[in-house]
Amino acid sequence: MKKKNDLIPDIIDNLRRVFQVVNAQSKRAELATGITGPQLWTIKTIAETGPIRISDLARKIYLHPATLVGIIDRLEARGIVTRTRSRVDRRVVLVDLTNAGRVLVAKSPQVAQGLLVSGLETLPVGDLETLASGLKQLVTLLHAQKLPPQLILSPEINIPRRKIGKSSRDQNERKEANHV
Amino acid sequence: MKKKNDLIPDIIDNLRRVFQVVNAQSKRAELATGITGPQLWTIKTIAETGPIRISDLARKIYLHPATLVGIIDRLEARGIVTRTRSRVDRRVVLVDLTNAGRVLVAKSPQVAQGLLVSGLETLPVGDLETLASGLKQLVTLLHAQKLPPQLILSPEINIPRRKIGKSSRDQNERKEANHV
DNA sequence: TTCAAATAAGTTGTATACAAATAATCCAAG
DNA sequence: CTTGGATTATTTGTATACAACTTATTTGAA
Repeated sequence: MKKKNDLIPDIIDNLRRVFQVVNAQSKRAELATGITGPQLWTIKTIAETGPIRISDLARKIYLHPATLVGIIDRLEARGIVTRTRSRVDRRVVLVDLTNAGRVLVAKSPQVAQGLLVSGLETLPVGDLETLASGLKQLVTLLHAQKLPPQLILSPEINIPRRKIGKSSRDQNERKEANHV
Repeated sequence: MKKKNDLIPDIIDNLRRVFQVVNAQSKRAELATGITGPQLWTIKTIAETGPIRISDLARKIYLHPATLVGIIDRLEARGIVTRTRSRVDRRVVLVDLTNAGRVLVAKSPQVAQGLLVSGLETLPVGDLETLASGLKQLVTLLHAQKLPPQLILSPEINIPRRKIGKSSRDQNERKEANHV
């Protein structure tokens, strides 16, 4: 039987490969449909929940509000969603689908994941159960852990965190990035 | 027992959640370390393979050469890697680690995945085996499927794609893009 | 030999993705 | 009623990520 120290690197590497392949597939689907994966997820969620606040939507799809604003901008520019400023609380913006958006969502379910779905469909039920079970545990475990561990790599590489701030803009902002 | 049609959406949604959470975690780790996930993966791969061509490196880490150029630019600017134009074939650029880069890689293994690793470590071996097995099947299946299915969503949304490239390579060269 | 096709790296444009800061608004304490 | 803190969306800045294109170079075929 393998030990933990053998299994964990395997899991991470395979997760990374899945990320890359699924991302690649998603881009291809985008070329074919004109709709990106995040955009599709967004409009499907709006379709489920009627008019919804930006912040609630962001929470639902695990995206940063700043990211969602850009996605909504593009969907709105294409006439797929609308923004409405709430009259009850004027800080709030409600997004909803246009008719065109509803048509789009109705047509899209079978397209959502393309290669991933069609690939999964070829697997026997037993394998799917194994995968579903493993992923569920992974998600549970990821969401259970709230605080990121302190990860100090090396002081000379570390970028000093803002602090004083005050005026001054930019500086070594060190933003971040992505991926596994 | 659940049927396929119930399991597949579960798998996809959970995969998407894992993507989001791991990406977010990776961003946080960058704030703490100054090194992004893709950058770390890149320098670790360079560390394994000595001087390596941009194109070979891109293939190894499943990234588009255009993406890798940007990553190498930033690593070079920080004195972590060097670029050398090959004298045998002047089209080729070889990247390698600087001493600072080697020090960085030596210090980094335990930091690689942060939350994901520490979370996985809390799982019992049996769960890890379930997860590892499921992911392995998923990767095998994703790589087995070479050609993307034709995904046509709706003509009025479709963005006209650049004519067909006639012959030309690509095909399995195809690198690509983004998110679930 | 010559030149067109192929190859390698880099450039440009678009779309995520998120932290930090900002603007507008709401709300509660005094 | 006023003011300061909190909340909501947005803006700004950095870093992926990839398709399509461009430039420089190599190679192969006529």
